[in-house]
Amino acid sequence: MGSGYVTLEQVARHAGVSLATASRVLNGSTRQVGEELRRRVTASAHELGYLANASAQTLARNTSTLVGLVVHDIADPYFSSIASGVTRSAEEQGLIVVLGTTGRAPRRETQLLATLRSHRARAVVLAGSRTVDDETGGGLAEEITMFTRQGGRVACVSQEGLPADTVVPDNRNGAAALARHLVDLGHRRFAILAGPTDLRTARDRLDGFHSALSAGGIALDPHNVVHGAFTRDGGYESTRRLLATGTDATCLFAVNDVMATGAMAALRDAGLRVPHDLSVAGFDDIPTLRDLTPGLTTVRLPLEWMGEKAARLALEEDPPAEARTVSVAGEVVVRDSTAPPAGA
Amino acid sequence: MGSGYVTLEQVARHAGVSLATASRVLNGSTRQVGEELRRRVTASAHELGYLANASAQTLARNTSTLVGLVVHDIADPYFSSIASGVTRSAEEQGLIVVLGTTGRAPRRETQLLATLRSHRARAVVLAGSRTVDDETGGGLAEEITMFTRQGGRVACVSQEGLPADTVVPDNRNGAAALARHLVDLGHRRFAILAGPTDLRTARDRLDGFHSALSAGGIALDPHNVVHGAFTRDGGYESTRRLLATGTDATCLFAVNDVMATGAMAALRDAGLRVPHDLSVAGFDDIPTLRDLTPGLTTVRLPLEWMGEKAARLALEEDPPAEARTVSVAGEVVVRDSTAPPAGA
DNA sequence: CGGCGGTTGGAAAACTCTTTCCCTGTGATC
DNA sequence: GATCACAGGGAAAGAGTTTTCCAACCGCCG
Repeated sequence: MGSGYVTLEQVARHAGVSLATASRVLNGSTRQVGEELRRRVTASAHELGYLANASAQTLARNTSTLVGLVVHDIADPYFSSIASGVTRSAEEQGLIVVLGTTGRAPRRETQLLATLRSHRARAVVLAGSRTVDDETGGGLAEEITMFTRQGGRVACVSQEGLPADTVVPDNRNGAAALARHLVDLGHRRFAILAGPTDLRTARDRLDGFHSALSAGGIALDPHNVVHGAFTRDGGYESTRRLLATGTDATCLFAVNDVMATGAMAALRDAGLRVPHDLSVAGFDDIPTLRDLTPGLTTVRLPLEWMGEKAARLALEEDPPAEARTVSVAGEVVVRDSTAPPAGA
Repeated sequence: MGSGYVTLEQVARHAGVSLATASRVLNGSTRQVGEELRRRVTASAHELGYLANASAQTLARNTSTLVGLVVHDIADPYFSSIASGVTRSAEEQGLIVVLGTTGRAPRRETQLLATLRSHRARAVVLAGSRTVDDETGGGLAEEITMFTRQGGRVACVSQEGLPADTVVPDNRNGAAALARHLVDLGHRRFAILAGPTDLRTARDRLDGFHSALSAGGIALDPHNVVHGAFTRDGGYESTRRLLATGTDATCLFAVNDVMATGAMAALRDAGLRVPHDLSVAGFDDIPTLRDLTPGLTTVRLPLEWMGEKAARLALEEDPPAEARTVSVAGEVVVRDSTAPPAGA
């Protein structure tokens, strides 16, 4: 009632038992405590309004109830969908999630992991897709190793090649399936908003799309592949640059939905109609963007599920020694932003 | 090197100094340490790969570097925008944010606050808008009091009446300004998707809109006010119910953008054109939804800024004793989803 | 009735820091 | 040269739990 804290010792004294007994009652240890004492302790704890000091527990147990979640940008609906899945898994198990944002700075990822390690976090989910250049990670792999060596677990979403469990979308095949669909529609000349050159996810989608075209005997004009930021504004900007060059493409593939959104805006601003003048397709099937008009043809990824799955992998009871990889297939979702080309 | 942890004691021994000195060097206390020793300690720490144990520090200092953030649903772009602002503020100050989601359960809010308290969190930002019925809070106000009494600070976004700093949008005036604009366009018969009946934010927006209409001598048919969930699907569903009753409205106001999104989808599915057959307006100006077509007329709220501001209030150096309230004005943003009614 | 496995309770060590208190040495002041 | 203030260093006392280890006790078996 005063302004101080109620400690376990006070509870123990109030109940007339030892510290050990009080601890055993209030934090379900393996040891049994007799009916009578158990009752007295819980009554005292309730009466005094006891709330355990989490840091003392973490210190004594050498493990906390924290789960880390590292994303590039929580305002990006791609990441907030994943975050939603991760928090669901974590909260289901009574754990609390700490959210770190990197702003796409690889060093920050390593830094956050160290912080999480210093907090004895149980696990961490790394959701930022990584750059191709492994060395820019600033010792990410090394930091992951330290983290796991100290008893923590790590799971990644959409980042291969790290010493950790991984949930990874099948970007190549998804993009390839999309390409085949678009070719079936009659398209032959494609433009691609390919995102950053060094982003693994972006590159895989480009590659998958490209090789499906090649397999169909269709060439891709290098002038029709433009790189830019992996964001809505990046898509807008890239599209403007593309249009400035006077592209002959009949279909535009943006390697993610948020870029596709920017592209549709740029096309609209340029007076072009989708899909009449140009078909547009994206990748991810971001829930928030499903209400765009025309509806965006895209490749659906179960983002929330992926976050949930990653968290589950990292929080499993007795994990196998080997790092596992869960591959997630994408499903082509056809909506109104794509149509046969005007000439067809 | 081994699999154990490097403790401060090991660093001290390695550097040939006392624990106290090592602590002072590595954690910038008020006390000075001589040049030579300081150098030796930092060198040892670096060489051994020392990483402070955060829970031990929290226990000793009785305060942590954690900042809580409580939202209803992180996948909702309204909350992820706010979250983005909060994390920015927090990370600027070297703090880490723990994210809790309530799924709109008031009790969960209280529960999360207690957890945060047990972690000695510095501050917490409560971003879920609250229900009208104060008593369903499950002791929220009480829990806030305990939290602050223990040295933590609390700030709310969009929740008035709590004993904490508050950043609150001027929902009434924003909605009123929007109403006046729509009346000026020529509308006289309105329908409103009013959200949940017990949600303060929803009610204020409804009231503001309603009173501006009254002031203009315009009545609101109760049949044209439909309540439902504060989500995209809630908006869709409410709109379907509205259409089923055969409304005579020429303009539809949804009390937030995500509901408006659902409304536009429902209208499209019903074969109605926006704004030709019916004008639609929302509230919030969610960034992700700015690319809807037709562009949604709405009231802009600086969501990221609000999150940032709330965090800043809660993290201020020496806060005044009184709880402060920062009111944020909304700005009417006119886009293509609204137009003069067909008859005009 | 002595010994024995199995419970239940408590004392105390451990966990890793921070911070108070005390001691020493130094240069300045009278 | 004695005194003083002060700066820098260390020993040790916390901070609030968990958990190990030991003692006591109970009922049973031989």
